Amino acid sequence: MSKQGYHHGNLRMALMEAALQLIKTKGPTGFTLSEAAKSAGVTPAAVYRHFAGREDLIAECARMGYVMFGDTMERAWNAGSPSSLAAFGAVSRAYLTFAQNHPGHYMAMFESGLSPNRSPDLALASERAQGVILRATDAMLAHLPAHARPPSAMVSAHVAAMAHGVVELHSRARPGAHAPYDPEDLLESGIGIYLRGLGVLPPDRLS
Amino acid sequence: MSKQGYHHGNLRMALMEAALQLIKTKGPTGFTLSEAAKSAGVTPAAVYRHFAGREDLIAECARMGYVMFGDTMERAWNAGSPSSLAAFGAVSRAYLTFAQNHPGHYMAMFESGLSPNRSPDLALASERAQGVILRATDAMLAHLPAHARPPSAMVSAHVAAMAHGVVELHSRARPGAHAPYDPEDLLESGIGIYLRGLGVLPPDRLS
DNA sequence: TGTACATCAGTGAACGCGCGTTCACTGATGTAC
DNA sequence: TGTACATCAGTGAACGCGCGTTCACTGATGTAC
Repeated sequence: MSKQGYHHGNLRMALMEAALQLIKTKGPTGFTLSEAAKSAGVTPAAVYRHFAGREDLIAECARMGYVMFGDTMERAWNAGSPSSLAAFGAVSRAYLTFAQNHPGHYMAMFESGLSPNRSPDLALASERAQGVILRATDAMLAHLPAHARPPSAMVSAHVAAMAHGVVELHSRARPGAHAPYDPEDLLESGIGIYLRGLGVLPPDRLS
Repeated sequence: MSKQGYHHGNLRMALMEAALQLIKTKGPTGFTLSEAAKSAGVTPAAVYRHFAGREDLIAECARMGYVMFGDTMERAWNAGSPSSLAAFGAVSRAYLTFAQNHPGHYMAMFESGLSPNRSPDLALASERAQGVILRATDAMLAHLPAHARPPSAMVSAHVAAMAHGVVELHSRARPGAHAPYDPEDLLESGIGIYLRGLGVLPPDRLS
């Protein structure tokens, strides 16, 4: 990848990829703009042609992440087929898979400390991703009789919290951390028990 | 607090308090050793009398945090009285309360990116805190018939994941983030539904 | 196809700054008598 | 109570370094003719 190859547009992506790699290995605040530039084979000054600064670079990674995250879960949801329950399970699995496949994006989104309201674009992408989970939850809950149906937003928040918790506590390469649980199994069983509590799954069957 | 006041021991704590404040406002990797020193009213060089470096300072904050965290939950557990179920609920509430009352410690523990296995002391404190949750879970599950009783470690991991997720997604001051849910209510209702799924709470009652 | 030119992405030198870390030192504290 | 002394916590100057940001520049790219 020669330097002149960056002419006309591809440096932007190259810088984001460099940043994502650095976020993954050193954390969202653990690297400098100069490091990202060097890692992309370019002078620090070149970064300013594409981003306002280090934070802006990370925010763009986060925005891109939210878009991909939303897409991934939307695809998993698959318009609620074959059943809203099965589709909901697919969404929750897609959540974890995304965090594992795109740790740089995930960390930029949830561990960088920057607010989704930083820019309208970022807020929009974030809300859209949240919206996918919310819709999947809503469709699943529609089966319940109205008097036993908790607010979708609350259930959606519960599920996102458990998924996020599993990612943070059991899906990171932290050497020798906590319990030796497989994150997929942990999330699947946790959501299963929770859904039984909602009355969406029969109480007798152990997942 | 005059400079000579630090002679003989209190600088160590003053530096940790400065670090905790900086972690709270700028994140575990968002400040420098010099900043912490200055914030404690002392020369950067003085830090080396008490800590090996910046990471060591943060690790000590984390260790102290785990000890306090364990103590807090142990107290909430209160040897399982008045009932193991009520005590379990108290532990889960104590989890969230701790994260809110001691954000610097909590972030040093869970968001600094350093492994609990960094030092034996840190690992011990971490395991002990985990142990409190595990024991509370175990006691609560003892009521269930053996054939319907999932492993305590798994349930404990589910509960910790949801608690951690609620802290990260709903208990931070991120301006205008996600849903307008009260973190306490969210965790209480989430755990409630989960416990109903376990069969520990009756299925008919909505918490 | 070839040439002349406009564009603008990336360069590289420069700047002032704060960083982590070292070191010989100093002066407040605690203690022996 | 007072004095002489040992200890050692914190100082401040020094170092080399990489940072973010600016700026005039250059040379590859794309296009008009």
